[in-house]
Amino acid sequence: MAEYPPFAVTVDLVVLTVRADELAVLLVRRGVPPYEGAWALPGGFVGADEDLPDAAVRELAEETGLPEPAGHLEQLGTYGRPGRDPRGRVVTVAWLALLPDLPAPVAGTDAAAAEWVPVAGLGRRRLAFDHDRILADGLERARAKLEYTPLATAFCPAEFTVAQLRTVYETVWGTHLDPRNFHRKVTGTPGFVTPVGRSTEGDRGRPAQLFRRGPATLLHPPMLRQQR
Amino acid sequence: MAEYPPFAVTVDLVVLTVRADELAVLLVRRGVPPYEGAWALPGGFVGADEDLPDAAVRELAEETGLPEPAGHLEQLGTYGRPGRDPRGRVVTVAWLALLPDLPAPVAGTDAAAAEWVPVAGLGRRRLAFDHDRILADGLERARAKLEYTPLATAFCPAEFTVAQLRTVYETVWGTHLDPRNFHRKVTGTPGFVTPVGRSTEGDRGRPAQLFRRGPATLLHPPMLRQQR
DNA sequence: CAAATAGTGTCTCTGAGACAGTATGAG
DNA sequence: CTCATACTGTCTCAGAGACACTATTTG
Repeated sequence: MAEYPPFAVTVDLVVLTVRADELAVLLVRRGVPPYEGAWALPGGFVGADEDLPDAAVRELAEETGLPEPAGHLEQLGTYGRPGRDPRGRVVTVAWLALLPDLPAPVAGTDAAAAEWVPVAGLGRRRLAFDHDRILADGLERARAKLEYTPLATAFCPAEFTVAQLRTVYETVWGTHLDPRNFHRKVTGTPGFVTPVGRSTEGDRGRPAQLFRRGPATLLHPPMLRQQR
Repeated sequence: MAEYPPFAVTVDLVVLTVRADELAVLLVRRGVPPYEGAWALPGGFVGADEDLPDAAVRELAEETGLPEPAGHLEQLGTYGRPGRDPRGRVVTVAWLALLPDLPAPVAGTDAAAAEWVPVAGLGRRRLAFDHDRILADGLERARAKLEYTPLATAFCPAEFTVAQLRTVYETVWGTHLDPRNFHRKVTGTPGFVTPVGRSTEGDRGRPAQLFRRGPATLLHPPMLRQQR
């Protein structure tokens, strides 16, 4: 192995949630160089004998403070441009996590702070390394996957109403969906959601049925993004 | 950097083409240990100062013998399970390439032979490392992407007929599509294909119009896989 | 009661699939 | 001419979008 160039390998996480009707990403303020003081995606080095998904799960647990992530985690892509990290040749495997709204995040070992930042308000705030690019790729992936998978349920608690699920779509896509057609579509797509049998109580208006995520992994037909 | 575990980083390629009405993958027979003599995906180590896409393009050119790949190349995923390579801790970034039918491939530096192998005939032939898994992921990605992108054109030469394009879909999906509805769909989807203005000559039957790949990157509405 | 939210019914239009029919070449 | 392939027209049915209407709660 000595004849091959040595790399360091990290994992970085694009952790998204929907809170207060806004799509938010988990960012940390770096407490150590390089880019000390800058905002970045949470992440860290992969252990010498650690598999890549395990490293992603470990970092996610460290940053959110939760042992068991209830949402969804998938590989997003790998970024390894020479010079992307001033410390040397570092290749990072980026992951996309979709979580229901959680308690306040916990600062990890190398982070001075961690917080949920609304994506809409990011504006021109620049992130460390090439994390702007990684975040953009993660957002695009998340928006696209809501169309043809039931992943919107990953943003919801275990039991949710159709209106909650609709809010997720509207928030992530930034569109408005007709509540009546949405209801018919969601309840009519086989395996998307399964009724729990109970309803909400105490809210204004008619109580809503509670649902859990269904067994489907792909939506046929897909949810449509464009209100043509 | 000394405090972080050192990795080697490779690229591996799932190169697919359609030839003789079969979906085929480019495999090499390994000429050096480990797995000497076994079939594997083409690939190799990333250079010390080389970007990941550049490494993929370089390996593709080395294996196919062609300087400019006319098809499509995208990142597929990264695989880094400890123990996947007996030489040490090796993380591989896998790429998916879709190419038109090419002249016979050329054996690369570390390969004793390279050839197109029909995917249907692979059966239980086991590949080196975790390349079975990578190949399966690549096939699934390719099949899925034909639905909602114009990538089927990457399997065709620069100018092609609607029937050639239909053969690509039928070969990759293993289904039969109605030629008349397919024609209407392809020519009616904006940006999928653009007419060249010329026709084929010398074949049996009525000459067919020639088309080039159109400007669209996403198909709205998508091609449908299931003949329900 | 009014207001608010949940859920249903129904109409129209688009597009997929089935398939008859027409166009244009080779032999 | 026949045969083969390219292409067009038309019918039917499923599903998306628009939106009127009914149902069930709180205040």
